[in-house]
Amino acid sequence: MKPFYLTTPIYYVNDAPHIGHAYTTVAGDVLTRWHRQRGEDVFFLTGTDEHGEKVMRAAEKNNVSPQKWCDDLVESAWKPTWSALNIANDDFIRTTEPRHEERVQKFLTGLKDAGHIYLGKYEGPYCVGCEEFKLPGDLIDGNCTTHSRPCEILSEENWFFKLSAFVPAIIKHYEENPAACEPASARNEVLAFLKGEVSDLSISRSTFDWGIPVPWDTKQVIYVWFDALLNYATAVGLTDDPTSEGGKKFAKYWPADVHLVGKDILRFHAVIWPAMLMAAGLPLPGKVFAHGWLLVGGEKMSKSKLTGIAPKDITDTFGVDAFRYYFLRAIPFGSDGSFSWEDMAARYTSELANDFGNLASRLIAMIEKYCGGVIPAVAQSPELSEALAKTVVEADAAIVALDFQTGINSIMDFCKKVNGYVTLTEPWKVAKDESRTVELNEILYNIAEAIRALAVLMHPIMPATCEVLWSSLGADKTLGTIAAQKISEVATWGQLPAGSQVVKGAVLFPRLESANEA
RNA sequence: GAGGGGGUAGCUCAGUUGGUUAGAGCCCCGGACUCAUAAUCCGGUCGUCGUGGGUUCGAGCCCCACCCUCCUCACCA
Repeated sequence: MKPFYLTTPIYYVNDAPHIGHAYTTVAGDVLTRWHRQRGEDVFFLTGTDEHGEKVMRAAEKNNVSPQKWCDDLVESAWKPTWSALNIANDDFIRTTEPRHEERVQKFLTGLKDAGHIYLGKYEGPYCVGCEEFKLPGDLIDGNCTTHSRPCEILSEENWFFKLSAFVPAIIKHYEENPAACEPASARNEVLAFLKGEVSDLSISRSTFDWGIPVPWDTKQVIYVWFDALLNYATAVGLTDDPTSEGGKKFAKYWPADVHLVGKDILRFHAVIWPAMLMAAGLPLPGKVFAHGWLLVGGEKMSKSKLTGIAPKDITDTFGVDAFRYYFLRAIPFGSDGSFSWEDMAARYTSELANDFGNLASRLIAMIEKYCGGVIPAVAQSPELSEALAKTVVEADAAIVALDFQTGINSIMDFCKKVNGYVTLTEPWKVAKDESRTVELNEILYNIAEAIRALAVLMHPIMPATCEVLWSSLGADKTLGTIAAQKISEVATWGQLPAGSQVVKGAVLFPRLESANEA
């Protein structure tokens, strides 16, 4: 079976990451962790996009070289953010790395040799003050908005990619494979665009030099998007000799199963990227999934405006796992969703502290109090085990389809059901009657077993917390690591062995101090 | 401007091919319980379903008009 290969966008390093970037990356991490627990071989790629005019300008502003600017930001901001969020990526690619640049050049040369690249003229409004080409949308009455003076229509010689030649094939691809671009609203927009007029793409720039040189015309650099998109393939060995290590890796992992993207960059991934691959005769990715925006106060988070919230602002209060949980639980993954501190606090308290964390606390306390801290004999509750089986089927189907909300929902429904079981069976009352010890033990075993399953199911979403819960059940000593637990087997009842030593630890999700009311 | 979503309880949202008293979670109120992070469980209050017309025996779901809001309309990561 082909390994499951998922990518996030490579993020543009003109600033530090905000929660919008983290949203995408966490989603990718949860999905790949889930696939790993299904027993699949997984490759999870993220990275940074470091070429282009904006990075160059940002570096100039700070009086450093573009390369140093990128190095600093990657090491001080991007990588630390991902490790703080417990992101388990298998690779981190930077577009300034030789492994990327060399392969991009080889790929481009290949396209040229195959006749897909030609020399053409790019013509557009050019502002002498800015020394750059403008987009029609950037102009007001033909004037540059920064210099308030008319632009000249200039043209420069650029290398063009015959994008238009692939349009019919791409349309056919999406019509025959609806799953290749999701959600449906995104696919419709892409198809609407494709059925309009699509012209060829200028893939080189000569007005600045921070980029990968066009191999046969080194006065020009490769257009940043053309460069950036290729990261998904260069990271796994694109263009390497099939017998080499890189070539074997490419054969093993390509094509990617899922490209996760924000809807702002959908078109690059759903139109340009497949055309590039078709031109090279390579298989297309299984799915491009465009998720929605995180809205803050009704407006979209912006990297250029200062509405960006750093993940740390949230994790300092709620913790990393609550951060990972919240966005996937609260927002349907293809839709926009508003972030608010109030909603986050409400969900944290109700769902994580009260429903999930407290369930663990009540079980551990009772096992300690009534069973001497040891898991009692294996028993089975048909009610709970059947509910669990149903939960696993639902959650697995939903999460594999990137419907995180439905998946987490069904897991949390099961959690609520277990709380109901505890209240209904009233083990604290049964414990007062010495003739009912067997019944008491059965009840407590069933709760423990249900929580064992909850820990496994929640592990991809909240790894650190679930590992703590796992070891407090004593399961690490008897069942192995939580990461090794298979989704396909999690519903098999009776796995937690009798005699496991339960350890009471810190509360999983401490109640929030009511200090931050304002 | 053109095309496409959406406007349903205080909040976030579900609502199949039109059909009896419009649902869920959260919040709030009441009860039960005490193993637990004053947590849990049960019950309850709350809605002119954006506005105005129309079709129909019957419309949140269909049609028309209008208002509001979000998105797309290419090379801006």
